[in-house]
Amino acid sequence: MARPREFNESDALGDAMQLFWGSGYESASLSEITKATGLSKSSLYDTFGSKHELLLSSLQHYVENMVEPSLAVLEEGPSAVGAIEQRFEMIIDMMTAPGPRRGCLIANTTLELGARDKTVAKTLLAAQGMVEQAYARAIERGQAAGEIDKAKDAQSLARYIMACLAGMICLSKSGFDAPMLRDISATAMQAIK
Amino acid sequence: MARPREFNESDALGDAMQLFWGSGYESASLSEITKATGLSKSSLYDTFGSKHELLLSSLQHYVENMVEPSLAVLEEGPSAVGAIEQRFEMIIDMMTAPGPRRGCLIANTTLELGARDKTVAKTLLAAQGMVEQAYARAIERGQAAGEIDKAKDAQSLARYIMACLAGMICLSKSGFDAPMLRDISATAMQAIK
DNA sequence: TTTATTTAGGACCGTTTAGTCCATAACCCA
DNA sequence: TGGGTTATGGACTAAACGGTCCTAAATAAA
Repeated sequence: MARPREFNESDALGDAMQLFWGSGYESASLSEITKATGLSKSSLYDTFGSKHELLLSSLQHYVENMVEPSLAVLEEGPSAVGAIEQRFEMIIDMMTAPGPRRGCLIANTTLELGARDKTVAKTLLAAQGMVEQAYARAIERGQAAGEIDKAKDAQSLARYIMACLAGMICLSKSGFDAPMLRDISATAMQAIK
Repeated sequence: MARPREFNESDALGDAMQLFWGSGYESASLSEITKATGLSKSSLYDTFGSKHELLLSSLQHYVENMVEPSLAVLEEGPSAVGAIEQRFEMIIDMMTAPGPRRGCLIANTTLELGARDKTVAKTLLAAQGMVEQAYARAIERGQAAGEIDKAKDAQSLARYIMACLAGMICLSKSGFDAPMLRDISATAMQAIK
């Protein structure tokens, strides 16, 4: 009973990513992983090597399929500030979507493993740096367009935005609803306009 | 070999709290707990009931010994805004103190278990609500003193502060140093002045 | 049809997990 | 000195953990 080439590696990776996202790394047992991906234990180890390597691949998958595409909006539209506001709104919608509050896989994994697992930390830092640069570029665009005070440091504002977003993600996990988060978002945006 | 009354229940609770704070709940094994507290397995179960109950007691201990005392500064001093700034500084110092970045036990536990464990979530929400009210009172004090725009909603600003703090705590766990966090703090404070 | 390849299933491994239980030993009090 | 109390260490359990490996089966290529 073998069905070669019937499974899709990227699909399985997506399933594993979803599981890690919702449950965390240690809490996601191998039996849950095989159930979620539909792969047998042997196929799983054959394809991904180990649970730890599967996490690394899942993080990569998350960055490529969830983070990078949604950062694209920062480069679009006439207004950089508007783009950043749109990004806030996107995240609020995502965080308060029906179903369990899963937060952000990068943030979750940072808090769970960041301090203990060096190879994971490296992946997480790379992702975080990429996000930071995307916001910094948007802010520079806003400064060039006269939307944002040129005296402010773009990198510094980018980090402020990340702090606000990370905080909102945390609070969404403790039950803050969309209006509460939009309220926070509105206050947060005052500091960069 | 029994030494009745030699152990101190509150000390043991403090030790367990420190372990959960640094390692998280699931990652802290019973053998690590007995090692950290100096209690035998039997004494541990006799005193605290179970690992889960020990977590609840540890959360309570954290609130009473770490959170509540440090919120006191919000009620002191002539300036409410100054008190809030001081609170930011306290947290930055704590988060960037030498040693592993442990973040905040409440935040860590919320992200690890908040969505899955109802009794834990209840404790966490109570703690969070208490913190929120403390900030809201400080803001009202600032509004009464003319430091903060009275048109702004105190509760809303309090939640904004919590988001900023939670975000800073998250970022401290991914390696942000004290100057970076102070930078964020300074930007964050602009929105409430 | 035969053969080589690739996958699945599941038995199995050693380790670790949270948790229970009990005989023993040290203390307190009379 | 002699109970009574109280905490201890360690043996023990059943289950779950991540991970390995081998057999069987289904496919693709010959």
